[in-house]
This record gives sequence, structure tokens and C-alpha cells, in this order.
Amino acid sequence: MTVRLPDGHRLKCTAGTGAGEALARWKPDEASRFLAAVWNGRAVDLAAPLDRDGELAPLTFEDRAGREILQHSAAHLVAKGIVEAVPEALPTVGPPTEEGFYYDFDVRPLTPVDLEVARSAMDRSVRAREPFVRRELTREEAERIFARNPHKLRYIAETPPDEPISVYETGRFVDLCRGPHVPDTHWLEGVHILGFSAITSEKTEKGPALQRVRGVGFPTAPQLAQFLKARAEAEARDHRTIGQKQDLFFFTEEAPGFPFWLPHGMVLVRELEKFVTEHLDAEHYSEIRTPLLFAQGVYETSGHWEHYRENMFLTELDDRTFGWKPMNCPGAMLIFRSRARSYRELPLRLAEFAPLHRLEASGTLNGLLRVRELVQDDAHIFVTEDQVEAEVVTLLEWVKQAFTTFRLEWSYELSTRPASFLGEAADWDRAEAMLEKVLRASGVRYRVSPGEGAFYGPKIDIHIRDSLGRPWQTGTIQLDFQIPRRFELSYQGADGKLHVPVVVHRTILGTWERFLGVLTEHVGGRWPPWMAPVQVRVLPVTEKHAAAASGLAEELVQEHIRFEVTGTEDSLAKRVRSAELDRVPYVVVLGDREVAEGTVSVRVRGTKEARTLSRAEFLSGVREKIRRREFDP
RNA sequence: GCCGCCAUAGCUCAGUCGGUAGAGCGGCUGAUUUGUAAUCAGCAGGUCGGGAGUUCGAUCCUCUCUGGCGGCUCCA
Repeated sequence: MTVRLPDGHRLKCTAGTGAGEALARWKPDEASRFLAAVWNGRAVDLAAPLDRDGELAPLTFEDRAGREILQHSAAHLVAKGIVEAVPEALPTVGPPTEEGFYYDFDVRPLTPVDLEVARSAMDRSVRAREPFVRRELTREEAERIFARNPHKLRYIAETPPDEPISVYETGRFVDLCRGPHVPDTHWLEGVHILGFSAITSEKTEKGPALQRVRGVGFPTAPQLAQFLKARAEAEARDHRTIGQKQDLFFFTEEAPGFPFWLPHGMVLVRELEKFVTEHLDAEHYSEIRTPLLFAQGVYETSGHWEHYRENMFLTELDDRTFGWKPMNCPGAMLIFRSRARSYRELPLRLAEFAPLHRLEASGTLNGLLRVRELVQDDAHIFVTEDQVEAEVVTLLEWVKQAFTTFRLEWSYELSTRPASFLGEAADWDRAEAMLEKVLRASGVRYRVSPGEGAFYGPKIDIHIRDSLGRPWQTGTIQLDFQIPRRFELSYQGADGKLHVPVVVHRTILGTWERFLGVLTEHVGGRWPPWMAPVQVRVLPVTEKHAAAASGLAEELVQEHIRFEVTGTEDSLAKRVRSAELDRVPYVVVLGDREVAEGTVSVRVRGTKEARTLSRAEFLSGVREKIRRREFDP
């Protein structure tokens, strides 16, 4: 029997040789890193016997598939621990996730004590190096073993008849599972339970909630320690922490989910607005402002009453129900409809930065990342069908320019026709093909989510990750063939006939709130000079240098540079420290030397040494950094 | 909204086995006038998140409400 390996090596084995054994003969030095194998395209345990000629490759923790196998094995270990802690707990499923894994249990609400007990049981198992043993069973055997667990019985019933039923044993714990798994629990010394919560889903909505235990696994304890350290560091970058330190925003009990923007935070908002507005001007947008409240009928027309009513703030007026707008669409539609329109006006690009209100459930609020009042860099572009492509191309260029400025990496997600959709399938196909073509040409990574489009059209969502690797959806570009129809919008074409425009709903940064939340964490509070609430802090060495400081201050005012001049009550060292902690991009010290020479001593954020520059050099340097919106000072 | 946890000074936190509280930072005042990450001293800040209950007595125990955190769900 011959086994072919990834480097082309051929290994002669007797039938029944284990996959792990074969791999160890191939690469004895690396064998300790192999946690599973791929045998003829299928992931298998290292213990799996090789029974014919074929191709064999190792899996390590560095492989995505290998990582998932370890996470899933970790989930089994957690299940073993929980069942020891709470014997009546019924395990359901325990898949790997992006970060780690979870395991859902049908059980009374868990307590922190349950987790402690489970943790010690898991530790014991890891120290005992219990092997994961695979067994294939008949349906009857399996049904007998899991007779007490209706969830597992359902999975058994759902297994296709031609697929074997397998279980994995870890010590005395047996779980229904396809596998594969790591060879033994020693591989799981870096497993950590992150927390638990009740989960509600369509399946469990009616019955009592399942309890989900989440965790993460690494092959070794030091790797886990490193992960936990990175997590602790992430907490220091939390936008809520930085927002408080830098006086950016706050929340109060009196208005849960509604941010208060403080002066420093408002500077950030205004800078973003300026940045976006420059683009809008260059691309011939027009800005509008429309009402915050509309009568119910408008939302019935748009379809939002049906789909979104429970998330709207409502109010009564003259026996009619009004809703605070959760998006800007109605205003733009009504402006378009307010008079006869010609094809010569298209594309008509209407931008609106209005406060939107969404009644988000209390449990979902999360700092600036999920709020009840928000502002989007929103616009509605009214086009003919053959203008759509050029608009989308321009938008993706703007996405590139914007996210490059912030040094954020982004990717796209194309969401296509959902099961229930409005309009003709052929129109959808054409629109989707067009979007995909534009995406392909952009050169940026994208993925397709079939069936995830809005009911009125396909869309491209923009995802960014912060510096800690967490993904966030920000902007979205949506094609809409339906709402214009529902609002009975039309323009007169060159042919003299009336046509319904297509609307491109688009927001690029998403909302100021969420974008600034992510950006705060991305930059760790070290704002690019052009955004920094305080761009320059001037530190006169002693009181006698105050006049020189005022002189510099006047020049800074003329340059429209945001600055502060400190008093001299505190020591210079303390004021430098304080400026550094406040992440001020430029700290200027003025003392005898500088006054005599007409220079400034500049300390650039993050550098230890001060540089001496003429005032003019300093001012023009800062001005240029700001003008070019450079990321670093 | 669901599950768990949390709520003490502006901030970060300590504390009271039930006898109404303390530190550091910040703030204010004074002294110091300082050369690139913390000068010194003094002072003022708290019905211990709100309400109810148990108790001679509750910041501490119980219930409840509100808000926050971690998840779930959701984001048209």
C-alpha cells in the first residue's frame, strides 16, 4: 500500500497503519505538532487506519481546519466538565467559531460555581491525558446511549442513512460526534472558558433558553496566556475607557443609548463631517435636510412599517401616529417626488446627515457601537439603470480613499436575492452580476452571502476590523428597485416617456457613532493630527515665557490649529507627561533658549527627543500634516 | 427583550463577619517658577444607584426598579 504525502514523498505502509504513525515516519521531527490528518480529502483522526492507496497530509493548529478541530475538541472537554458539574445537563451542539468555540446545553441556568466545578474537572482530564476514542455504532446502540437526551436523538434521526453514526469517548464522557478530534486531552491544556449566557433562537424561543458556554482553546498554556494578555490590553483600548479619559462622550441613565458628545468628541464628529463633505462636493452631491418625524403612512409606503415598526420610536399627534425616522430614505423620496423630474437631472445625489432614532433593545446597547440615536454619512442617488455601474465604481473609489486615510483594512460582502424578494428575478440577476463585476475590478477582498440581500435589492456591505482583529460592519451600498416604485417616483426620459429611477442607498463610514467607536480603538486614542481635539499643546517653561506663548498662540489661531497653552503651576516634566498621556500630537516647549532664538522645541507624540525648529518651519510642518490628513504626526 | 455578573467621591478602586466609610489620581488653596513622563503641603468632595422589606440599627442581608458589562437575539 502506498501513501502519497504533500511533498510528493511516497511511503510504503501495511494496511491498517494509523494516519499519525505514517505521518510520524514521514516527518519525525514535526510529528508532535500534528493534531489530525487529511486522508483523501477528508479530515480524520491520527488514529484512523489507512486501508488503501491514497493521499495523506497533516493538520496542525496553524491550519484553519486543524484549529477548528482543536476548538471542537475543547468543546467536548467543556461538555465533559459541565456534565460532571451538573449531571442533569443535556449537551446539544458544540461547534468552533471565529474566535474559539461554544457548547450549548439544555439545563437549568448555570452559575459561576458550576463553571468552577467544570473547570476543575477539565483540568483533571487534561492532566490525565485522556484519549479521544472514536467508535462507530448502529442507530439502535446510539439511541440507547443517548436515550435521555432528546437533542442527540434528533441529530441521530437527522443523520442520512448512508452516514455512519459515531461517538467519541473521553474518559467516561461519550458524545455523539462526526469528529475528528485531537488525539488526547493533553492537547487541550490551553483551553479557557470565557463565559456563559442564555441563548434565544427560533428553535428555543418557545421553550426554555439553552445555556451557552463559550471558550477558546490553544495547544499550550503559554499560547493561552498570550491570548489572555492581548485581551487585557484590548480592554485598555476600549473606546468607552478612552472616551472618558479624553472627554469625548458619555451616557447617562436619563437617556440610555443616547450619546452626549462633549467638546472634544464633537471635534472628531466635525472633522469626519468635513472629510466626507469634501468628497460630496467633489462628486456633485447636494445636501438636504428633511423632517425627523413622518406620519405612519410614509413608513407604510416604504415598507418599513411592516418590517421595522417595533424598532421605531412613535409619537401621537392630532390622532395620527408619527414615527421618528430610523433612516433617511423617506425624506429623499419625498424631495424627489416634490416636482417633475427630467433624465437630465440624473444622477441626482442627495446627501443628508440627520439624527436617526432606532429603538434598539436594552440588552443590545454597547457604548458608541450600538446606540439609539445616530447620524449616518448617508446619501440617496437617483439614477437610470445604466448609470448604476458608474456610480458604484465611484463609491468604491471613495471607500478606498476613506479607509486608506484611516489605515483601516476593509473587505466587501455582496448580499444577493433573498428568498422573499420584490420585483423580477431577471432584474436581480443583472444587478447582482453588475455589482460583482465592480467588486472584482476593485481588487479588494469580497465574499458573497447568497440570500442575504434586502427585500428591495442586492447590496454591498463594507466590513472593517479594528486593530484587535474584531470585525465590524460600517457602510453599505444598496441598490433599490422597489421603494422608488412604491413612492411612485418617475422622471421623464429622452424618449418622452416616464420612467422609474433606481435608487442607490449608500453610507460609507456608516454612522459617526460606530465609526468613531471603532476608530478610537483602532488608533488607541492617538488621533491623526487632523482629527486630534487638541493638535498642539504649548508649554511655557516659566511664567516669564507666557508672553512668548501668547505670541505663538496668535499664530496658531491664524493657522486654524487647535491648541492649548498650559499654566506654569506644575513642573514642566509633569506637563509633558500629562500631554503625552492625553495623546496630544505636538507638544511645544518655550523657554529662554527658544525665546532668544525665535524657535520652538517640539516633541512629537510617541518620540522621546525634542526637535528645535523655527516657528515658521513648525507651523508649516503641522499645517501640511493636517492638510494632507496624514495618519501620524 | 433573555441569561449571568456588576453599581462606594469627578475617575480607578479599597472597606464595613450589620453599628452611616477610606486611598491614589483629579479639583480647589498656598508655597515653589520649574528644560521634556508625576515638586511639596493643606482643604473640599459621598443620604455607599432608586424604592421597599427584615432588624434596635442596613452601604452590607432579601425583594424590586433603573443603569452598565459579557454573551444571545437583532441591525430594515
